[in-house]
Amino acid sequence: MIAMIENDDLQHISSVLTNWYKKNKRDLPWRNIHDPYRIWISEIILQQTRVAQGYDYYLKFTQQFPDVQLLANAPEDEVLKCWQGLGYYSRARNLQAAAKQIMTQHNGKFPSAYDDILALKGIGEYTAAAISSFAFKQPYAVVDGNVFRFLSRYFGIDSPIDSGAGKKQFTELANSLLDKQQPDLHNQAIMEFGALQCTPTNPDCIHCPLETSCFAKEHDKISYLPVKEKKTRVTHRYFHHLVFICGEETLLSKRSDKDIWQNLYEFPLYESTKLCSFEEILMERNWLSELVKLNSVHVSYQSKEIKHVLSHQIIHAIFYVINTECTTSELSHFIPVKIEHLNKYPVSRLTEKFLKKFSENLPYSKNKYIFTAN
DNA sequence: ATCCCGGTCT
DNA sequence: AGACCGGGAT
Repeated sequence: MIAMIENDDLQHISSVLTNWYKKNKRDLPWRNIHDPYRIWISEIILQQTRVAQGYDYYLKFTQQFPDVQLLANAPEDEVLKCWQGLGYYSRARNLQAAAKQIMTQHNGKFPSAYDDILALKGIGEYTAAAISSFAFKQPYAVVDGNVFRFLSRYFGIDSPIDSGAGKKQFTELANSLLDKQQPDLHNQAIMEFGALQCTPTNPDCIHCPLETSCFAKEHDKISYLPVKEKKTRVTHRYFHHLVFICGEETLLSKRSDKDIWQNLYEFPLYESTKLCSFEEILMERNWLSELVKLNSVHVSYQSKEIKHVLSHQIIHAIFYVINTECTTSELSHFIPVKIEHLNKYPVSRLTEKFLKKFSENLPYSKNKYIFTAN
């Protein structure tokens, strides 16, 4: 049925979208620029992220890392710190890996060929099409969540957008709709239309310039389209963090591969399949019991359970603040950190949340001012 | 409290 | 196919 759409109709739709865009577009700092580096940064930030959430990060990131070389040569901790709170931290790690790729494979100049762009780490089909069209005016149609939604509703396509066949079908349709004379304008327009007009819930059909020819509107399928088939199942995890206070210092560890928050820092963690008391943790961590025997260790603060919800995991966390007189060398597999330098280390929203609560609960300590993650 | 939203990598 | 994150809407 898609094959039966006339070329004239497709051209008409594209021109309606671009006209709508010219009247309704938001003024954003990554619009009307041609520096591929900045366009790239904006597209990575906007992956899985709303404009409102990514806006300040774009400004901060491009200010701190103004070009490919400075990004490539920066310490990873600084890049992650700049990304702190934005989520999906592999985006920041891949951003830097790609910057190094550009330095070694392209002499530091952002590549312009679609295949070279696609080969960069963290850049998939969507982002390659976005950069190719925005920075180099090449005719590649973007297919992001906004485009899936608009196309599925307008043309009444119920192929699941998270299946291989569905992706292929939508990509072909998006490319047949693409205005190849002005692919940048067309791509911006169709995405902005999905973001502002054809929204996930309560789309503004009353003011929609395509209302009278929209399949979903006519057949009352707006809430049904687009179709997704995958269900995410949620696992529960129980984190017990030990916040050692040894004079001016505390201890951190760096999270490693194959788990959430890779390469971010955290307070030493005991994870188990249920929530534990401090005594239960002692039974599972001999080195800690030894410490208790040797020193006057006491728990000066215990957070309430903090529930941290991700789409695929629910983390139940308790933080134990442990004052100890031990020297940090007794806990040498952790990283000793001056409390006043804690804010240099990239941490998850969960750790940020704890630090905020903890500093608020300190009645008059000067720690109130230095126990922050920002 | 319970839903929904979204690109890339492995 | 499943993992990766945080925030917004209802």
